[in-house]
Amino acid sequence: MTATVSDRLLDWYDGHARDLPWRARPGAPPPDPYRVWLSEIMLQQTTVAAVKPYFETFVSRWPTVEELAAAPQEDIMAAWAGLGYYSRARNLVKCAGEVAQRGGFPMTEGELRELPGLGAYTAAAVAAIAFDRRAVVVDANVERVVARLFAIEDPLPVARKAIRAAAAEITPEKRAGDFAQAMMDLGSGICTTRDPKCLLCPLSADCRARATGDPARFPVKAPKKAKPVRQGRAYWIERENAVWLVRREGKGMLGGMRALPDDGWSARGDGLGEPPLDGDWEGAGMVRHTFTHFALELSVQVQRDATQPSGEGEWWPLDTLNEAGLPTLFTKAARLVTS
DNA sequence: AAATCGTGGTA
DNA sequence: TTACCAAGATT
Repeated sequence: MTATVSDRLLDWYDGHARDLPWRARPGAPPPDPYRVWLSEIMLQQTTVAAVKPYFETFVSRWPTVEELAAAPQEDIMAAWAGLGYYSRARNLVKCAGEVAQRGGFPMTEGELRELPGLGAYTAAAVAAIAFDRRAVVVDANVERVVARLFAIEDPLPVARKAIRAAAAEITPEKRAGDFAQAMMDLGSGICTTRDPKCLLCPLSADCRARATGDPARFPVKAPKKAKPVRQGRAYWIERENAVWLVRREGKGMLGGMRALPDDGWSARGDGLGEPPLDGDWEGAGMVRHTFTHFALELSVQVQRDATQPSGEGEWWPLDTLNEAGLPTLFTKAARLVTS
């Protein structure tokens, strides 16, 4: 018997696995599918350090998927505030409802893939980690590790098919969940984007990128577009130690979240919408905030002793503003006005 | 299928 | 300060 790449990786994992709140020990029975699912959704494009406090809050407040499904959507959205990519929270609510309705999580990758918020990666990850099903789990870590192991020269995203095929080649039939998590731990701690620590890597002898002498060159990536800068305004409307908050509509930018009223910068791109209230506005300063595909310069306009704007909204007491569940952009604006 | 969708950490 | 980027999904 010749040891394979997966054998070497799993041996390494047995001694070096990270201890994470949602994770079982290597070789141990799989953890609660609810915790696996919740952690995987939170971890999409999000660092472990950022997820940890949110995960603890969610599982202590809603210990089961049934309890999460029974919670008001606005409570869940507020609890998600600050974590970003709020469509995940909207889909979390939908998914919890479907799962509670059908009496638990499905166990196969194909059925998991049909749930809201679970794409190719997350469906495979939950199948492997929570149900010990053999699945090819490809996230950004796996892409990097595989691109280096096989020295794949095609740039991302063109190389995705080849990387997936190569990942399938080294994915074992047994311990698929441990293998997936081992690949991610390796990518996170050893086979890092910059300055990979090849001397500590259990796969260094298998790695064609290392043989080239410049493993950090992989994966090759297509150049990125520059981010445009947009301008916009937000309105701080205050009255009797309370501020007027609205709820953003729909599925777009910050959709479903509480917010300050604005001039339409997210919809129109150029702002230029009408203020939500007549009267004189005082400039409180500028907030700079960078989103995924553009940067925003948000001018914050203030009116105190204001009358109530027309349309839907609520007066929110200033002393409990941290419980309003504002996205970080508006938390910055509030800090500008109140400090 | 290219564009859209947050945030905080790191170099 | 800027630039990059992290357990991607959706349309």
